[in-house]
Amino acid sequence: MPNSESLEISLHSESFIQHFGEMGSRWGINRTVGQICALLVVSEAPLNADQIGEALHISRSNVSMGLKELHSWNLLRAVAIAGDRKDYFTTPDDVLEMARTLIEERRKREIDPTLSMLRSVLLQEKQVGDDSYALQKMSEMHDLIELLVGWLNEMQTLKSQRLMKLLKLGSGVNKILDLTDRVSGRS
Amino acid sequence: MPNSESLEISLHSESFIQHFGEMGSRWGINRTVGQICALLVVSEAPLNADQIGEALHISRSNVSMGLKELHSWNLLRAVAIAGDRKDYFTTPDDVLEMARTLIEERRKREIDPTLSMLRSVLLQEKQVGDDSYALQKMSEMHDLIELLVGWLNEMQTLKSQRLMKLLKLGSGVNKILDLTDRVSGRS
DNA sequence: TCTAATTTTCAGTAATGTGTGAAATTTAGC
DNA sequence: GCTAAATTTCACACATTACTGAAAATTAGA
Repeated sequence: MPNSESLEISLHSESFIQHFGEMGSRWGINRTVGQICALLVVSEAPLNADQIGEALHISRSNVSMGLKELHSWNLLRAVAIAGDRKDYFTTPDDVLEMARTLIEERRKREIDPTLSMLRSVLLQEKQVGDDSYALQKMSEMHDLIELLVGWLNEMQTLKSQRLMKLLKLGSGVNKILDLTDRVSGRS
Repeated sequence: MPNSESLEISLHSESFIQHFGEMGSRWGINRTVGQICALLVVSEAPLNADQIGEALHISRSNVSMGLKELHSWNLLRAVAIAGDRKDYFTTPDDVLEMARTLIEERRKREIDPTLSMLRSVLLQEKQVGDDSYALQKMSEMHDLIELLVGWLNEMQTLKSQRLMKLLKLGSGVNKILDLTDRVSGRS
């Protein structure tokens, strides 16, 4: 009922949150969203909007917008706390799960639109004029992106355990590819 | 000696260039840089700064800054044209090569700094106060990023042919991982 | 259904990022 | 080393994005 106690942020967490703020712009989210995300990751207990605003020294309305954005990234979990009308938030516990979500969301925002554009351009009737070189390049790009997107999707279907294994394999992939060469008889 | 003829841009290329401009901000480069890159990709012949500026309707100084930025992404190739003092530019021919460069550069800008930050935080003496949960999360994140970065590096060492093969393999990776399970006897 | 707590929206403002022209610098040929 | 072409730098103007407080909307309990 009284205002929730204000948060203690350790110096370690402070650096972490600060960094996520600075990197936010490079990651295509803004500073505030990066900081909110970082704060929720390192907070064991879910936080309400007032606590977030106080911890980051930002206005309540800014918190609201930031949470909305974070929600659109599928990185926000709301939890109810008995006897408290406020909404409490956290991020998924599993960092690998978060990373996978992040990659999927970035794919949607950064790659899919380009794939669509290339598809529609390549489907159009050929215009007059010599743009065969340009069309060739767009076609190459389209095929590569399609391949990459398909591969990313396949990776998303792998269970975490499998994915970790693949990551740890590293250049051992080379041996595996050799193996498939021998099995299938292709180069 | 006279000004080089002005460029004809096909409608297809126009869409392509426009799209790269719009996506630029999402990709962490700006509109102009995206457009210059797109223009150079679809132009068979190398272009000089004036041609670029004219094609994109931007000032000469803006072209200069854009080229500088593109250079910092390792996506620019300068070629000399006999009998012309102007510098001519193009992008690498191979789109896969460009994609690999892009991924590497984004890793440097978007992932490496975070890895460094996490390392330095985790190396610091433990502060007083209970931030063990936060440290735990940072440690998990550090390990995951390290794994991912290592894996990306391994991929960069693969020859293009090999990389394409891996991409085409898709979730066929599952079968291969099964195979290694059986061979090595691990889960 | 009413009320008070909580959250969201939005118009205005602050902050950041982008583009330009003019001036400074560099470069290649003479 | 001089000169003119070419390129880069930079201060300022312009555009976009982010943040705030106030007001509107929503929600949960009485």
